[in-house]
Amino acid sequence: MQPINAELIIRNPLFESFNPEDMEAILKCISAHVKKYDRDQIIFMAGDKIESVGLILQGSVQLIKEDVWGNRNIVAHLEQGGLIGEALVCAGIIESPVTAICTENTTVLYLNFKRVLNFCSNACAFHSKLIENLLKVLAKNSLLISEKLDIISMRTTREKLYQYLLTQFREQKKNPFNVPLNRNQLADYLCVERSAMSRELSKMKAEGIIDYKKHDFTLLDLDENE
Amino acid sequence: MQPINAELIIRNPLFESFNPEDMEAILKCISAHVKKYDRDQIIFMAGDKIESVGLILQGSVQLIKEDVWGNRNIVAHLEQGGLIGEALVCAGIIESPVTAICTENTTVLYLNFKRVLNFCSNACAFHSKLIENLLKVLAKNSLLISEKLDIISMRTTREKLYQYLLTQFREQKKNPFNVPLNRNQLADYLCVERSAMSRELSKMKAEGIIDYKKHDFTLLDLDENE
DNA sequence: ATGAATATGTTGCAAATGCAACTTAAGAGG
DNA sequence: CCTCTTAAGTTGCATTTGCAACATATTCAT
Repeated sequence: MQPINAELIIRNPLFESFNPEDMEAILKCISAHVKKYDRDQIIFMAGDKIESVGLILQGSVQLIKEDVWGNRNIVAHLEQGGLIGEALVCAGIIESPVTAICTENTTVLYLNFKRVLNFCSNACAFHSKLIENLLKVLAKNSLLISEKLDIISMRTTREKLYQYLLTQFREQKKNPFNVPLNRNQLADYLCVERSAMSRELSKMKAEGIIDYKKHDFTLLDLDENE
Repeated sequence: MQPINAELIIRNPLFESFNPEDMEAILKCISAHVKKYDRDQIIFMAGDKIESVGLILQGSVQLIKEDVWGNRNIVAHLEQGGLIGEALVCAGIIESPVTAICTENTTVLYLNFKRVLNFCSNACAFHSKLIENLLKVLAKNSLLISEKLDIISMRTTREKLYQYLLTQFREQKKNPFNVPLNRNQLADYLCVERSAMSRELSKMKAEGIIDYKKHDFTLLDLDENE
């Protein structure tokens, strides 16, 4: 087993209000172990069995889905601190509906929560606290999903783009901000056609609504109250 | 306080594996109380403060959102047994991002989970079990949201319709099945224009892909393995 | 530096969609 | 039974989008 950087882990909301000195015992209790992946490597495919929750220690992972027509839908783009499969494991769903793929070299910490969830919560003093934290994480995540829902519920490509950029701006709290997806991925995330999106981006730039260069975007028409 | 039909409540996953005879104490502990609403009555508006979780005892509720352009987005259509605001309360979010409106005469049981979530879990013997159940409910719900995500991620109106109908069919497990939304609401749910949707429905009927009359829909091209 | 691979932008065209206005059907209430 | 209201379907037209093919720019390995 590789040594685990406890510093990074304890900052995760999952382990909020845990004692640093207890972490070793906790991690052992949930059979924590680290695994490294290369860029473009697939962590698991849609349909694979999911047994443990993954916590991204380093790198980034995308959850994607492809429909019968071959359209690729990027369900989520997760970065350091992000959790993989927590809803599935908690809901007791075995087969993953999504494929998880690394978009860069990535380190994942696997946590086996089955024991925490299925056996008596008092078996280990940390269990009940862990479950409470898990509850909060799940609740926040379900609100995060509805953020994506807000974006792709927009009717036009322009509205989707704008909503996406606004969300990024609000999360990063700075105006020239960074878009972690390339154009192709952004189109897949927004569920639109890449070239149509590119056309719309150009138009919005021409109209002075936004500016961008590569991955750096600027919103030019923000109210002063934003 | 109105008398509460404990039969209906105990069947909810939230109270799974609770003793019927304990229910009275539990409900008291979480200040359970019933409220009735008329058809079209608004339970709360987007921006209102949410303090407790609502369990639909009877009737149906829609969660809707309207954007700056006035487009209405039906985020969810909840029926008997559905929960309102559970993710918000668990995540500690106060202001609701959605408006909740009754689509028929509706009875809601309000549960004050703040005590369960914020104070010591051992204060009441039921707390930890309740939190565990809550965990499962949240996890399942977050998977339900991604079901809607699957639907509106489809690129065309036809694909969205088909995906929606397939989902309904799978849930109801019968082939002429019932669509709980009227055409206007369905269009809002799918985030498309009503008349365009109507046009597409007609085409799909003409092509022998589906059949429908009012709220009864039939999928005509199912594989035998569905 | 060079060439290949990949990412991004552009554009014509056909198809899909939104919008508006209208027709038809269904349901509610007297 | 009739009338009013609401829901659903239809259609022409302008706009948007997807698709395909291509042009340009960037990145990366050698």
